[in-house]
Amino acid sequence: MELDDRKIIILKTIIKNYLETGEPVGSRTISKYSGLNLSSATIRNEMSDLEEMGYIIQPHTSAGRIPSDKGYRFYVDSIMEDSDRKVTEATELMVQRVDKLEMLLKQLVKLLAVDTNYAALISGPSLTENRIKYLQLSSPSRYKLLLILVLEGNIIKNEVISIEEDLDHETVMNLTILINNVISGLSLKEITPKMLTSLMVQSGEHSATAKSIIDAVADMIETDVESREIFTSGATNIFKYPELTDADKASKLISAFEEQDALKELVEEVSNISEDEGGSGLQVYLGGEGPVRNMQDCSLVTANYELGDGMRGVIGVIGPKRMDYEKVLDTMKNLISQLDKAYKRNDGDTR
Amino acid sequence: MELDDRKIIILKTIIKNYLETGEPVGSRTISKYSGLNLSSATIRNEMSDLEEMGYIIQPHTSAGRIPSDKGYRFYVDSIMEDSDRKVTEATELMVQRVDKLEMLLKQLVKLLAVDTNYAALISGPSLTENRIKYLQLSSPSRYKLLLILVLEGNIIKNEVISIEEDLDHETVMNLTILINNVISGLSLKEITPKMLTSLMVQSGEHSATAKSIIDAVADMIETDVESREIFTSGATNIFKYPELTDADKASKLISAFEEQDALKELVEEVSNISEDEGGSGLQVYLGGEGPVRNMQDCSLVTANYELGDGMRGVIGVIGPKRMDYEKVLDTMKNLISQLDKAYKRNDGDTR
DNA sequence: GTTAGCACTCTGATCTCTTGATTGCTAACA
DNA sequence: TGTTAGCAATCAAGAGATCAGAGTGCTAAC
Repeated sequence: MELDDRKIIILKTIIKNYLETGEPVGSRTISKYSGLNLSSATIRNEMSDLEEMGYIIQPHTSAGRIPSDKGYRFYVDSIMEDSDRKVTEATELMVQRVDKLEMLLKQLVKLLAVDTNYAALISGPSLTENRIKYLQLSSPSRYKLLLILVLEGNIIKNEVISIEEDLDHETVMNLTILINNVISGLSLKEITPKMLTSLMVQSGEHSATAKSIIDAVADMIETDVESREIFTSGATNIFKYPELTDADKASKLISAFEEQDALKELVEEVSNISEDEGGSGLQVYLGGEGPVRNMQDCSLVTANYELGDGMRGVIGVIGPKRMDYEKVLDTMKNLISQLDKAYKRNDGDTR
Repeated sequence: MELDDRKIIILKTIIKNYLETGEPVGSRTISKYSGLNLSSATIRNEMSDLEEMGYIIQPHTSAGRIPSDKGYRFYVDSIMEDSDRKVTEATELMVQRVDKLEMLLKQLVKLLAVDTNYAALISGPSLTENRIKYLQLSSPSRYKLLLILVLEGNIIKNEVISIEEDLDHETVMNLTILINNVISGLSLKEITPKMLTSLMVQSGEHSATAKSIIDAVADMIETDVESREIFTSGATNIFKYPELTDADKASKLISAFEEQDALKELVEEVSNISEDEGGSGLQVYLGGEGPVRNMQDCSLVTANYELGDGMRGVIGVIGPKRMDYEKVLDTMKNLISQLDKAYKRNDGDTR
């Protein structure tokens, strides 16, 4: 059997209707709203075909039809028009004026959640390919050392570590220079253990301290790779969709958002997948597909953003399976391009 | 009518039973489990009295009784024994080894949520009375300045600002010294505008830059006061309590946790109140009392912690009205004392 | 290929009935 | 005077029973 134009129109009508209402769609409704001018009986015949072909499902004998996963997939991949909606001005305004990266991401994720009415997440950029500008040391109190790592894009990481000896100001300065000679200009993942051991030798009597510092820097890098921060917003939006509202599902989903662990895995997985594919990397995971396996009734839409210099991150929206995919995809495309612009405007300066 | 011993025992039995089960308690149950050896008929008479006095309520004619707010209050204030439970070893272990304040707080709040099975929150310490050790400046790229503010207790704040002129290394150093002369050793709230303007005069040709720096520092302080970070955990625990599980209530509560704004107000309010009272500042807010006014079915238990040097913060637990107050109060006392110990162990060094 | 008509199915809302828990009252008892 | 047994009354919650509405599939006619 073939999927002719008429069947496609009917399928589309069913899906659109179902996305809006969440109720199974009957033949009569389609007969009225598809624009085909066919009686409900004819539609019924076609629907019977569509069901046989696996695009739609009947929850029970006397109900209308709802899209199957195959149906959704077809819709997302083939039928959906990419409308070019206007950029909401709010987005543009917002992205312009925020300069602190963390703030920017927090606001963006909130915007995304509010715009779409689903749950949104955004991962901090991966910094492993990002170069070190310099490391700054100082001693806030005896036997303590404050490390400040400045990366390209003016991203700052700091940590206080304990050391064995009590260093005077001058020694701290010297160590700073020594270490910077080795590591500045490198990307985080270019720092090798060998490099670091050679450094230890150079630092002579302070080699123990140098080792501590090196370990801490390695740790900062490690931490970044393993657990980059994830910002979320709008988890409670799921209460707007009755099919996700029962205690069990809601609790699962919101726990996932609260605990972050699951989200980290998700981000990990998504960024791996989409690196292979290149491109904008917009991805739609339906129902239990891919990273959302244990959330049967949810779908996930993801995209990658890049802030130049290899600072890549992931944006995602989680909502009910019957989410407004068009709108979500649009909003995300929009956001990414804004992010791109905003970054290019702010950066491009190196010392 | 007087609240004699027998009535108190009965009231206590009712409340304990209700806290466990969440079901109204009938006369027959009490007759069996109160240890009073009275028939249900006698208990009924007493219950009738207790109801008249306002300590208990009958949800409907043929149901048992549940505690009224007055009953809860009485229980919390008067009846409850403070049991001295043992410190769970987990707590002790955990508190020992974490050195980064943020990590510590995150772990503590999680522990609190897991231990109690309610939603927990903990505010970062207020830093306004905390002294500045020093300010460190450096220039990560042209027309940018990185400010690092080191406070007592080795708390680090950083910010990158844009400036008008392109400063060389030496100038940055000089400015650093100049500013540190003025502000180091002061607490955040001791920095006055006057002080800062005098500084601007001293900095001569770089006064514009000095002003930017000053503004940024003021901003960092401001930000801290207005919006100190709040860590939360266990918001989804509320799904364990059927009376909070309906979409409406759950959504409200979890939104509050997600958006933080409401929590900030709450922390604000609580820390004001309890400063007046002094002491451990353990507080129980029932039902709609105090800061939880729009959560009719929830109770809030709060406490203050202090890490020396005026670094004060708030811990809180939100759960159903019928929460296990004893356990929660115990856990919180415990946590506060652990926090105190841990801090004393780690600190005490100034340079 | 399309349509009208009709019997059939299933859900969900509504109603009734029953059960069980609990009370309040009264009268008897210590 | 306080305590208790007994009993009628009340109510919520659950189990069936019933009914309307929505929708389908099939058949026969156009």
